[in-house]
Amino acid sequence: MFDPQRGFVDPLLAWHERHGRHDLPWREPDRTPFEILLAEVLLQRTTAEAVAGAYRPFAARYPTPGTIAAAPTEEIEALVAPLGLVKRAAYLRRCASEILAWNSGDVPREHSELVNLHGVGEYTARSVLIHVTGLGIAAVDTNVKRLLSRFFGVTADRDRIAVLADALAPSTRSGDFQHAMLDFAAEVCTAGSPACSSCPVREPCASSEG
DNA sequence: AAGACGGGGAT
DNA sequence: ATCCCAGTCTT
Repeated sequence: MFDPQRGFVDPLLAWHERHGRHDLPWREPDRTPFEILLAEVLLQRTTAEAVAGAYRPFAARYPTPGTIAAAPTEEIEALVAPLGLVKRAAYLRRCASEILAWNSGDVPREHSELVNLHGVGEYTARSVLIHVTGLGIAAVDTNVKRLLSRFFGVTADRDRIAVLADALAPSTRSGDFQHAMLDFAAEVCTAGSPACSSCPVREPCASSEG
């Protein structure tokens, strides 16, 4: 009987300790909940490498909801422009205003409140919960969907994958596990030409190329 | 249930 | 030339 803890979760955590992208600026331990939320929005459909080059000035200029809510939209747009999806500038400004108006400037810690923020959907809300509160759940993005679909040999929509991902997520270290899945999918279990020959979970993987 | 948003890197 | 990227909002 396959044990997902020993056969998947533990190997991914071990891989992450050694090969994870530990230098990404939004993963620095003293990042505030709002700085984490900023990063998650900038990362929507955008490579971590691209966001890494734009994040520090962005977070430095808008460290709080108040600072970005008071900024001209065109100024925010200029900082988002190199990343594409420039509408996120307006989303962020409106989101910051909502956090000010509805929660006194504190990033909500409840899923139901997070998903009501403009520009915050299921993935971003879960990411904030994982990295801010340490809640033992997972967030399904394109990387996690691909990784779990391949490894478990299932063709399922995001909601079905999310049930599986939540079941795998450890009750502690859920942030490390989330990062492990993201980094592993981005560097080994890639969309095109996955590096199966050097994959630490090749043997149990349903889609292994041998 | 589709379409729009989007620049930049990889193939 | 085409695909892909820590998705979400709007028809």
